[in-house]
Amino acid sequence: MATVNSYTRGMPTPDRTSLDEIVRAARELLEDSGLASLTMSAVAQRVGVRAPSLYKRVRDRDALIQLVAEATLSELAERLDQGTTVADLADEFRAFGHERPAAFALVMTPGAGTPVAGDQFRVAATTGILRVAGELAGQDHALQAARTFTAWAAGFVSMELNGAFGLGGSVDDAWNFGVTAIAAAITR
Amino acid sequence: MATVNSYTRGMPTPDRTSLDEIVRAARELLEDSGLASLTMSAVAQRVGVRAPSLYKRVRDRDALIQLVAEATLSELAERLDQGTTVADLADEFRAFGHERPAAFALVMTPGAGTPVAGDQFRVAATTGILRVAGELAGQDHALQAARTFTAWAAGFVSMELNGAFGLGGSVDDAWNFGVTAIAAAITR
DNA sequence: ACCTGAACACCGTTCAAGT
DNA sequence: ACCTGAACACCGTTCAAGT
Repeated sequence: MATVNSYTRGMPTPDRTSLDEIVRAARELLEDSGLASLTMSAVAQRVGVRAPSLYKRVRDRDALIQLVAEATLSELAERLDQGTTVADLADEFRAFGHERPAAFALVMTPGAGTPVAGDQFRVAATTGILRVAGELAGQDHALQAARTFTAWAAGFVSMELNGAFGLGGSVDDAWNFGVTAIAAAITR
Repeated sequence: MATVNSYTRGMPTPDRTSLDEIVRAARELLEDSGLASLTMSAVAQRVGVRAPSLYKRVRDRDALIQLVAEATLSELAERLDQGTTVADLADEFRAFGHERPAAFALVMTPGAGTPVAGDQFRVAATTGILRVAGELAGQDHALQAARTFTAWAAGFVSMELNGAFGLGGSVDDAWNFGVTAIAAAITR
């Protein structure tokens, strides 16, 4: 009995959760019901503790949201690192937005006051794009070309996820039109 | 006395505020301190009543935010209607984002759960772009061209406002590079 | 050392009571 | 008819007290 209930000897209670589990729960909650529903209570309930216990592992709610943003960017970076053409990158980028719309919005268009990922995570998510942009536009214009591509892709998918394409017409056609246009525009 | 304090005869109290004034206060608050600070209490204080009184004029906080979004889009539409070239539209669009960053973010990249403007307001903000896009790309590709332009411009300014261009290099140069690239790309 | 209930300062919103 | 204080159900966060 004493070996199980170790607190009977005044020893520390065994951990009932972990930072990893908390971030995972937060990411699920974000995708399932949006940033507003990502409350400390909801996260705590999901991992099986009370809200105040979370403060042993994260500084506050903003810090938790930042961890979610950084985990999201790491995943995106990994996926974009595979791409070798503009079309590859574009499709991978868009697919990610469709799979994780809330996380995508969190990292690409955080509202004012929403915490953002550290610089290194944002840089990491752009290296794949920068590589391909450099090949097409030349090293002198790599950064500008990468920014043109990223702005277009992020803008397009954000608008799409926000239902901003309400005028009819095929969104897929507009996407392919854009991919072709951007690729041509940034190719030296 | 009775003519001044009309309530002494059981008559309605004179209005102490108006919907217009409330929306104006909300827009100021949004721009001054962000969406999170746009609370019913703060708006009420700004117009000189108590929070519960606001519910006589707006259904709830979301409805008020939607009114702010719609007022913002009306103003943007008016400004874009003047433009005759891609560069005109692009610069006007970007200038608007710089002048009203919080309102710009609210309408271009509302977070999940954030109320959005009615369709007619979003359509109105695209007519100027659609007109110029049609002239350049031909009517058959007007919609796709407009979407390519809008996605790029919205994405670029959003990234800029979010400080996503941290890699160095001139942001203005990247903007001009993009304007030229997009204009060429959508010109038939 | 981790976890908890209680407490505090905030929210948005409702509603009976004032004028 | 409009406005208000009081109340309710929520938040995030702190902290003393438990184990």
